[in-house]
Amino acid sequence: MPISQQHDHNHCITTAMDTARTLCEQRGLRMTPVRRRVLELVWQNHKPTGAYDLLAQLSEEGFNSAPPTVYRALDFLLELGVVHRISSLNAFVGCDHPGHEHDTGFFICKECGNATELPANEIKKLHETLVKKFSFSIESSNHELTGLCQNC
Amino acid sequence: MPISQQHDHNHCITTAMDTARTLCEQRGLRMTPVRRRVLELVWQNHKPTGAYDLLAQLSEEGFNSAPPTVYRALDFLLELGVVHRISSLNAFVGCDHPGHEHDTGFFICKECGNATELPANEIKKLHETLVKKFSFSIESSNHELTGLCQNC
DNA sequence: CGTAAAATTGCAACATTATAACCTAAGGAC
DNA sequence: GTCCTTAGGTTATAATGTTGCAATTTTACG
Repeated sequence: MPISQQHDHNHCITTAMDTARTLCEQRGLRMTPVRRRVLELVWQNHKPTGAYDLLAQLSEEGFNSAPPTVYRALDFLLELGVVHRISSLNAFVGCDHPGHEHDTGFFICKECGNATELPANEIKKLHETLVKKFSFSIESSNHELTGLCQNC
Repeated sequence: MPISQQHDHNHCITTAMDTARTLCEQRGLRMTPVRRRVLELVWQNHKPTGAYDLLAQLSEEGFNSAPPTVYRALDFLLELGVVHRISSLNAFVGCDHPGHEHDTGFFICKECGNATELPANEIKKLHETLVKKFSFSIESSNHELTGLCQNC
């Protein structure tokens, strides 16, 4: 599911926010104003965003602007599974399909910067292949591919 | 090729150093004392090591101890392909099979900390599968799996 | 050789990313 | 309401990584 140039991004946002709200309700967790706003900011687009960028935006909007604020919100959202961390970029991006598994797999276009999530079943297949060949028990995994996307 | 508990690690080191020397000769690059020592330190074991850890060790041995020293050496070794960066750990580890391709794939044991390199052909197969399904041109990739290794 | 160009290193400062510690405030259960 | 738990505010600091420039070493070449 590559990100087309003129997809309805408002739909991405509302879906993401709805899902997050539902997950919170299910687990008895609180979607507070800072958390909600950080999630919205992460979902502004499909480009991974740095914590300090988010912090600057929060600050402009009158939120508290100290690092722990945004890191705590991000930790919460990561734990909830609605955000992923791209460690090669030190940046964060919204999760397409939360609530299922927590492996991180992205294709990151070096031209437009968009990060497209890899399908969970491909990652699962890779795991199965590797487990068969090597005696490792895989607990989590993180895959970051870079190159050019369809549009670029 | 999991790392057995009593493998001949001296062999790992000498092989790595020899390979690096050869690659330098082939490409007309210089294996200077700092670079050589950083590579040896990275190869002390199979656990990814942080830049500042390396720096502290260099410092104890009388080398210059400012950050650029170690980062420059690491950049050189990364470029040469004899070291990989594990971005989820902000750490560096020696490369098993330099000179071929530069994708990074590791299995990292959360118990013993050893990082075992994934075989290049598995990564290539994953690329092929993904390219077939999605229209991305993959330029480089980075795969970091965590869990328990055979010994742990 | 001897000199000029290129590569490497030394050094100081700084930038970016992330966490610790401690306290206050808000929300929910009873 | 009171207590307890969770969340947020605040300050400081840790950990990781970079820039810019001067000094030195190495190499190339006449």
